[in-house]
Amino acid sequence: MARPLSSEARRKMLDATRAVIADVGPDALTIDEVARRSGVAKTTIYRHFPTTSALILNALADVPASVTAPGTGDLRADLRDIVGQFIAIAADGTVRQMMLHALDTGTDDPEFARIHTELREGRRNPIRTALEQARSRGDIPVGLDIDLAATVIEAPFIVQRLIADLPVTEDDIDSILDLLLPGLGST
Amino acid sequence: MARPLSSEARRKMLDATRAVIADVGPDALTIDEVARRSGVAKTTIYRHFPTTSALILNALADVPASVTAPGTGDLRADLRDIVGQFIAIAADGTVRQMMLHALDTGTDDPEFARIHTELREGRRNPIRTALEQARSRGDIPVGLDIDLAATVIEAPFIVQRLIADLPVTEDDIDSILDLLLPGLGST
DNA sequence: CGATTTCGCTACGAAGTGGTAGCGTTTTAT
DNA sequence: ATAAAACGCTACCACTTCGTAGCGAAATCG
Repeated sequence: MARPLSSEARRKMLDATRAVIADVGPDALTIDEVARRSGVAKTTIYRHFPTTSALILNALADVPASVTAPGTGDLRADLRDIVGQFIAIAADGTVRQMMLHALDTGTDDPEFARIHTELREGRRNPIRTALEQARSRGDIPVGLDIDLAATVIEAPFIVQRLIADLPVTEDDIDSILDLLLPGLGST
Repeated sequence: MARPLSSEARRKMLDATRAVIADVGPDALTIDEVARRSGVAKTTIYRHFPTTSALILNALADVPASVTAPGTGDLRADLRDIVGQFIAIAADGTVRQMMLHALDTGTDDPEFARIHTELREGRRNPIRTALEQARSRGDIPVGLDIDLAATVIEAPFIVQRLIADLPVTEDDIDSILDLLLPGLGST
């Protein structure tokens, strides 16, 4: 990871990577094409990223992953806000493609593991925080498994967007939360 | 799809495809390697499957997708049975790899769309049936959105297995159903 | 302003892979 | 038994793509 901090070339490369992915998909991406589009020399790309997987992985890690914790006093409002932010990010088809490609190719790559858990925690942490706050307020039972609840909450949206490739509307968020919240023992 | 019905070669090819995937992954799969392992000539493979994607796709479609509808009188028991069957199928790592690869490469392939919805319906139909039976019995409210409920039910397991790459135990099934069933208005 | 780093450019090698032609051999229909 | 379909085999070509060498230009640092 020899990354010169003041590198404008890095930004150009990652942007061009996303552009190429949007056009031909992650599998058909080649270094030459990224070089052509970005105006960055092929050798420079290799100086930054040893392999194409690293390039795509870093383009994925480049998307904003963290969301602002809402902290209204209401669990439902908090979750709707959090999910809404992620849906907005994942609405970009390129993000979906990069994630799928990373999942497909990254099983044993250590750098993939790092970025994968980073994204995963970025999703789950705000949900966990909202749940813990609700627990402090007594809105959900003390015995509730926070981790499991976070999984159950995030899962429908991930499946809808990533697997089924369907858009998720604001109404979808409400409907799904309607189904889930009673199971958490919420008010 | 000129497929000779009585072809033993077809079986050999698909088996070898899975074997190769298990070894090197779907991306590194080559026709030559499948030919070598299966003992089937390379030309024969091309006669059956025009491209490597088609080969992998058919290997994926070859896994048993349908499950037996249980039809006990209890929604929870039905769901546990259904989910258990799918978990057993998805426990094979090769199945996971093929699914991810298909998702990664198949956005615009029409044959992918067919197999994708086929698998999807194979998962959702038994769940829907169980829900409809429960509704007939009056165990869940009439106004419940069956499709949405099916999504919410299948999603945690898909995420756990496909995205997080974690095994799903029998206890996990129970815990997740514990969280979900009250939301469906179940008894 | 000198020194170091970063970047651009042009080729080039090399290897793998896809995909096919042509022809002989085996199996399956009927 | 005879026609037809399916399979095996051996090359072979074309093409893409990776990855690097080598050297000069430009920016940045101190």
